[in-house]
Amino acid sequence: MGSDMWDAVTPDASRRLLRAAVDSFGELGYHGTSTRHIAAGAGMSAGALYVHYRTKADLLFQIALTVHESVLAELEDAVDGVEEPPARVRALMYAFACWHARHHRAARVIQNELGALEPPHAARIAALRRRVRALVRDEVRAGAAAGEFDVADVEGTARAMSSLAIDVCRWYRPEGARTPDDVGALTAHLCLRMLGARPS
Amino acid sequence: MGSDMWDAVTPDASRRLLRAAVDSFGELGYHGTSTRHIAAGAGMSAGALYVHYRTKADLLFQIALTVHESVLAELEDAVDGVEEPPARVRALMYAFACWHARHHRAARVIQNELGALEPPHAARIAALRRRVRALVRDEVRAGAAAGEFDVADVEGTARAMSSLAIDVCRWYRPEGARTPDDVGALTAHLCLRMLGARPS
DNA sequence: CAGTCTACTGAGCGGTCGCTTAGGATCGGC
DNA sequence: GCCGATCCTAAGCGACCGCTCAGTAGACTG
Repeated sequence: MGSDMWDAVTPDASRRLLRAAVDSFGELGYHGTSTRHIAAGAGMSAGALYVHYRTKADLLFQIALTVHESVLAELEDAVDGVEEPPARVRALMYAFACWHARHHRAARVIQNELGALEPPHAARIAALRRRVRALVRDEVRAGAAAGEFDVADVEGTARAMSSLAIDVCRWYRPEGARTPDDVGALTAHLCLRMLGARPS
Repeated sequence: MGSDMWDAVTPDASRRLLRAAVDSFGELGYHGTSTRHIAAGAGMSAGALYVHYRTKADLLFQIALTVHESVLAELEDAVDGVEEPPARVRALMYAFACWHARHHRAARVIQNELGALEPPHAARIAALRRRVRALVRDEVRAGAAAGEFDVADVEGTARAMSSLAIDVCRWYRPEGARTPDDVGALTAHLCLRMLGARPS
């Protein structure tokens, strides 16, 4: 239950620093967060951070890398073994939106602070993001080619679907009435309607 | 053509500072931007900023206020005089998404840096944002009540529609192939599909 | 028990931050 | 020609930034 994508990080101090950094970057932004604040959040003094991470920028990069790999793995897993295009789109968009609700803090960091990455880091992250977008676009294209969807603008519609799922992290609040499951199901339903899929 | 929402700001120096601040906040974030950088962007020395704005936070607030009032006015204007629910939704969502494409830099500032507003400022902005969300929700509700739309979850669907239009500012790039007009039209079309409106 | 290694603390370096202030340039009104 | 008002520059204040480093506590090795 309490498991999340940071569990695999060792040693313990590195993991606590990552979690503290995600919390602080999410609340105050990358530039608004001091390394002292992160270290304090992880229960250690300011200098100890540099035992585990070379720089503050490196810490942000590790977060971005882990988060993007996590979402990519989740999406690839979601469609695995599913056959029909509408079912694949439903599974994909459910997983996409649900992930962004469950991990809304981490997701917010990587959406808002992408610009804070240094160019070499940004390039690696951009490549991962292209793979995520391609996942969605390929599903739309395949379903349209199979005659299951009625889509005039594949590129634009796929972009809108990704946008809808990603933007969940901007407005989602866990104290609200909706569960991540609710959000995922509604998003998947709305995406199938966008695609003109036959009601199932 | 070159007209935008800052044209009405006087004197000239205040307007140049606002524009420079929007550019810089958009690129580097609020906390990543120094008052010296803003002042330099407006062609003056660091101290001159404080002749026109009390603090850096006040500058952000003026931006947020102007931007939110601009979008609210545009949306209210868009549906004015339009009668049928589907046509009203199309006009509303076209204007909403189109605005976020045309003013993507300013919109990005107010989406990403809302958390940097001080509590009294944040409260005033939050009230404006609620009015924008209500505009969309009311259109969905009215159309559903009139039997024009097929919506199981009014609140959630309206949220998704706002989300789709707002998120345009995150990914839109003017050097890309799509014009703000294209984006607005596609967004409106997809929203009508989400609502289960009869194809027109 | 001496020696070594790792994780950490606390002090502090150089630099930049938001903001203030003293004073200069330019103006219209008298 | 002098006045006050307005807008600005240059200098600088105290605070805080990312990051470094000498020193230490504790665990492991022989």
